[in-house]
Amino acid sequence: MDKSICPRFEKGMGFLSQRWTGLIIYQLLSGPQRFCSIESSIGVSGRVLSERLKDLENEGIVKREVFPETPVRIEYSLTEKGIALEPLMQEIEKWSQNWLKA
Amino acid sequence: MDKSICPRFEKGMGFLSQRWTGLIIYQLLSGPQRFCSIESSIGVSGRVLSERLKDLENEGIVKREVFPETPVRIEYSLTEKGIALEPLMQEIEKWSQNWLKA
DNA sequence: ATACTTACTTACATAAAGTAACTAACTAGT
DNA sequence: ACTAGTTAGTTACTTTATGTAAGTAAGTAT
Repeated sequence: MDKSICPRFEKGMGFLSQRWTGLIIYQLLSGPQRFCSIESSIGVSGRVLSERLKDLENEGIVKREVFPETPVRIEYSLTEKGIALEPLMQEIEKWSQNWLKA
Repeated sequence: MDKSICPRFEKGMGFLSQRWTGLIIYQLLSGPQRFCSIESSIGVSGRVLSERLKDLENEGIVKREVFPETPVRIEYSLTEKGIALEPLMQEIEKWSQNWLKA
């Protein structure tokens, strides 16, 4: 093992290559959303979604806000660091449009 | 489950969110490479690398060439479809540089 | 007290990835 | 001929990640 890859790139890729993380971020780019809404829109299980949102929050990519309504509403949204991923998502979109069959 | 996400985007993200796939492609962007070279540069196990290269070949992203030298040399390189992922990789690089600590 | 909501968590089952030994095909050396 | 060395994998087995479905917590309404 003589790694020649930039460790920062490796870390960045590490996020994206975790299952569901990319789709969660993509989904949040269209605005703040609640747990059950993300869950149903991308088809991730609650167990993993909960895990991912915690990780993303710890990394400062996602923000969690509690609204003490009834029943309680909890919204997840992107921080500045998360929004900065938009150009990357657009590149994925472009490549997918150009090279993948529907 | 009422998915609202573009199925092509979902498929594209599906590749990238497979562990190692992104790093393999990134590594091949610097030129054709052989099995053991990819293995050691990114630290993936032979078992998974073999699996990924087969998938990528089936998807038309990677090309496999056999040179009957001694000992045999087998080179993996990107197809046009694979090279088209370069701008995407650059975006990951940019974001990682700007938002991740070394 | 019971039922209903959202946002989780827990226990258990299945799938994916890591590890290390092994094989195939070939050559080189003794 | 026999042993060893090379690359490119594969196989069997272990560990980790994810899926599934039931359960919990906090609140309101009936």
